[in-house]
Amino acid sequence: MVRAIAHISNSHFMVRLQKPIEARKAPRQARSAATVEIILEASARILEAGGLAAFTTNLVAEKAGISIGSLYQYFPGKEALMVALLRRKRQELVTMLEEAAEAPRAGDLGTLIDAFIRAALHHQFQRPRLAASLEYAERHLPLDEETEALKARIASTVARALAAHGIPDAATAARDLAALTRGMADTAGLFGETDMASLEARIRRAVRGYLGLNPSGAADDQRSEKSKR
Amino acid sequence: MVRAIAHISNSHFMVRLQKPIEARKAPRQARSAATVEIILEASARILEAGGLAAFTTNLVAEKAGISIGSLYQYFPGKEALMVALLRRKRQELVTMLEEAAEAPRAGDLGTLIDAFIRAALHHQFQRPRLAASLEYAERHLPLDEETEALKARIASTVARALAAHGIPDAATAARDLAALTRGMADTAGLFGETDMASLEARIRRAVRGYLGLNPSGAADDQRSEKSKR
Amino acid sequence: MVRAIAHISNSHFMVRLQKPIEARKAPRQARSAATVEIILEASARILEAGGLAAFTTNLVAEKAGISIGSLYQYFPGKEALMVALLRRKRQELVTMLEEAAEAPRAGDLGTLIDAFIRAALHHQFQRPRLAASLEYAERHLPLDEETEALKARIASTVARALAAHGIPDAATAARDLAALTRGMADTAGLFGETDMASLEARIRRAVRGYLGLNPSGAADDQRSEKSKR
Amino acid sequence: MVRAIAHISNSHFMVRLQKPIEARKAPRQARSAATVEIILEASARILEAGGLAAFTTNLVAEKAGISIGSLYQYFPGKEALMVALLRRKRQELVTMLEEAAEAPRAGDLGTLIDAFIRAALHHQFQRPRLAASLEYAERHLPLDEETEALKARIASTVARALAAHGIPDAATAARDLAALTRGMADTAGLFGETDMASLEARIRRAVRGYLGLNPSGAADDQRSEKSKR
DNA sequence: TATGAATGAGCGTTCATTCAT
DNA sequence: CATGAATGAACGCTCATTCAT
Repeated sequence: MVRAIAHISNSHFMVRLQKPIEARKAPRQARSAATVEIILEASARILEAGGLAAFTTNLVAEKAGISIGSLYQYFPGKEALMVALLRRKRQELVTMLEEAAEAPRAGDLGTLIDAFIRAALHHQFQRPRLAASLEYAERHLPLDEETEALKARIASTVARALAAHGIPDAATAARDLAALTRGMADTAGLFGETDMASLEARIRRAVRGYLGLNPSGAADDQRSEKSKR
Repeated sequence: MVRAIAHISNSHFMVRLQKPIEARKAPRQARSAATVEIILEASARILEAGGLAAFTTNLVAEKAGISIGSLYQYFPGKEALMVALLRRKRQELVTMLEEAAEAPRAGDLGTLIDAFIRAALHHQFQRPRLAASLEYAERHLPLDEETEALKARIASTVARALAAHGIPDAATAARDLAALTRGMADTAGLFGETDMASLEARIRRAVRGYLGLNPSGAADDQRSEKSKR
Repeated sequence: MVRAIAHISNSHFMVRLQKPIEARKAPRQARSAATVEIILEASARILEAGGLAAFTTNLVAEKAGISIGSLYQYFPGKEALMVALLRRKRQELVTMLEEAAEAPRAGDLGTLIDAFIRAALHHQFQRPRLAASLEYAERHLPLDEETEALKARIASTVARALAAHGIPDAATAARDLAALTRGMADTAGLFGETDMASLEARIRRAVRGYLGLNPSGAADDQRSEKSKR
Repeated sequence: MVRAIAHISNSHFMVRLQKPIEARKAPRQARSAATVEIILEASARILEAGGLAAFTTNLVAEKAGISIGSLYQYFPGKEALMVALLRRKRQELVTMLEEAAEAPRAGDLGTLIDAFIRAALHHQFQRPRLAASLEYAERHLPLDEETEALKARIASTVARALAAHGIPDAATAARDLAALTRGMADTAGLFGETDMASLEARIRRAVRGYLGLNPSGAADDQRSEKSKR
C-alpha cells in the first residue's frame, strides 16, 4: 500500500547518497560473476546491433535471460552498464599499452609505435559499432574515478613513451595518434574490412608520417623537422 | 488506422514501412524556406549543446519559435531533421572538395591534399559536437537517396583525384584519409583546441606519411613503398 | 531512435532548472482551466477513497478521463497535484480567517474564536480523509513559496488576533487551537458524524477552556490564570 | 505439481485464501522473540526517520540485520509489521489507562483526567513521527481482531470512567478528548517542543474546558451547561 | 496554414514477495 | 530455520506524433 509514497520519497525527500555508477553488488559468488558477465555481454550485443537507441534496460534483461529486477541488483542503472563496458575496454587497452611500453625492444620508436598500433587496433577493431556507441555515450556519461583514471593512464603511457623518444608536444601527439587510429579503425570496421594486417600497415604509414619517421622505421631528422613548425 | 501504423513505424525493431525521410514540403515560397532554415538551425544548436539526448522535436519547435504542428508540416519526423542537417553538411563538403579537385594548381598532389584537408577541416572543425552527433546518428539512420549519393560523390571525388596522381587503392586511401582527418579534428574539437593552423599541420603530416610523400611535399618513392606491402 | 538516450540526459547530464512544483501551464484558456479542475477533483477523490497509497498519476489520469500525457502538461509531477490541492485548501482557509479577524464584531474574543472555529471546521470537516492525506503528505512535501506563505499567514492571522485580546504566548496558542480543532474534526469525520453544530459546540468548549474563558463567553481572569503557569 | 499450485495461488486475480495479517509465528522461543523485537524496532526507527515512504521490507530487514527471507518468516507481509507496532502501542496505552481508571484517587475527576492525559502524552509524545505514520496507515490497514479489540477497550475505559463522573455522552467525549490530545501532542512534537509539562498544562486547560470543569479542577455546573446544548 | 492540447506506447526503476539452496 | 538472488507487476514520467480548431 505504500508503493506510491515510496516514489515520492525517492524523488525528493531522502538524502541521495551519491548514486554510484559502478556495479552495485560485488560479484563474490561464481554465480553472481557469471550473471554480471551475461548482462554485460547482452548489453554489448545490443549496442552493437542497434546502438544507443536500442539500448534499453528491459531489452538487456530480456536478452540476458534474466528479469529486470535482477539486472538492477547488479547494476544501479542503465548508465552503469555502459560505464562497466567502457571500463573493461579501457582496462584491456591499458594493459596492452603498458606492456608495449615496457617491452625490451621498446627502445626503438618504430617498434614501440607498432606495438601501440596493434594494441589500439585490438581495442577498436573488435566490435567497432560497440566502440562507437561507447565513445559517443562517454561524452555525456559521468564516469567513476577509476574509469577516469584509466583514461588518464592510457594517455600518459603513450605520451611518456613518445616523450622518451624526443617527440615534442608528446601529449598532443598521443592524442592525435589515438584519434587517427580510432578514426581509421572505426571506419574500416564499418566498411566490413577484415584484413587487420592491411589496416595496420596503413595506420602505420600515417603514424610514422605524423612523427616524421621515414617509412622504413628510422627516425629521420625528427628535431629539425619539428622546429620548422 | 493511419495512426497505428505511424506508431509501429516508430518502433526500433520493426521493419520501417517506407516512411519518407526527406523534407515533406519543397520550400518553394520564401517564407517556407526561411522556416526550414530556422528549424534546422535550432536543431543544430540543440545537437551541439546537448547531443542526441537533448534533441527532441518539441524542443526544436520551441527553440525555433514555431509550433510543433508547424514543424511536422516541414519535416515528416525527427529523423528527417537530422538527415536534412547531414545533407547540408555534405553538400557544403562536396562543393569544397570538387572545387579543390578542379582548381588549376590541383595538378600538384601536395597542393591538392592541402586543399582537401582544409575542406575537411572546415566541415568538421566547425561545430565538432554537431558533427559527432550527426555521424553517430547516421549509422542508424535510413538515409534518402540524395544524401547517399552525396556521400558517394564525396568519396569518388577524392578517390579519383588520388588515383589521378598514381595513388594505388585510391578508394581505400580516400576513406582512410577522411577517417583520419575526421578522427583528429573531432578529438581536437572535443579538447577545445582553437588553433586550426596547428591542427592542419599535424593532419598534413599524417596524410603525407600515409601517401608516402616526404614532408616537404614531393611524392617520394610512392610506388616502391606500396609494392612492399 | 533517440528515446533511450533522452532518458540518459534527463537523469544526469542536463542542468535541471529547479523543477517547479506548481502548475506547469497557466490555464489561460477556459478549456485548460476546466481540465485542471477535473484533474484536481479526480486527485481529491482518489486521496479520499484510497489515501496516498492509491494516489498514482495513472489512476488520476484515468479517473479524470484524460491521458497520462495530458496530466503532465498541466502538472509537472505527482507532488504538484498534492501541492495544488493543499494550496487551494489553504487559500480558502486564509480567506475565511482573515474575514473573521476583520469582522466588525471581532472585538469580542468569544465571537472571534467562534468565527475561527467555524472557518477551521469548514476547512477540515469537509472531506476529512482528503485533509488527513494532505496533512500527512505535507510533512514530506517540498512546498512552493506561495503555499508556505499561506501557511504563515494562517498562523499569524490567528496569533495576532489572539494577542490583540491579551492572550499570552499567542503563537503557541494559535498552534494549539488549530491542532485541537483539527484533531477533533478529523476524528469526528472519520466516525461519520454529520452534525456540525454539535461538533462545533464541543470544540468551542475546549477552546474556551484553553483560553480561560468561561463557557458563556466572557474572559474570566485570563491574566492571573496565565501567570500561574 | 505442488509448485504449479503455489504459483497459481500467488496470482493476484485469484481469491486470496485468508491471508493472515498477524505474526506468522508465535515467538515461543527466546530467540524468536528477540528477532521479532529487533524487526519491530527497526521498523519503528525507519517510520520515525523517513515515514511511510521509506518503510520498505528490504530496508527493515537490512536495518534489523537479518535477511529478507527471515523477516517473512516472522511476519506475513509489510502491513503486518505496522499492525504489530500499532498493537504494541495500544497495549501500552490500554495498560496505562486502565491503571489510571482503577487508581485509588480516580474518584476525583480532575485527578482522573490528569492521569489520562499523562498516559496519552506518554503514548503520543514519544516518537511523534512514528505515531503519526501509524495513525495515518491505520486508516487503510485491515486490522486483526485483537488490535481492534484493544482500540475498543481504550475507548470504553475512558468512556466508562467519564460516565461514572456524570459526563453525558461519555463515548463521544472520550473520542473528542483523545482526538484533542492527539492533535495537540502531534503538532507539538512536529514543532520540536520538548517541555512536556507545558504541553500537558495546555492540554489540561482544553480538556477541563471541554468537560466544564473550572481550571482549578472542580466540576462546575457540568449538568446545567450540558443541558443547554 | 499555423497552432498546441492531447495521446499513449514505452522507458527507467522500485520493491513486496518467493523459494532453491 | 536462514539466506539472498530472483521475480515482475506497477509506478512516475517523456516525447514523437496527430488532429480539431
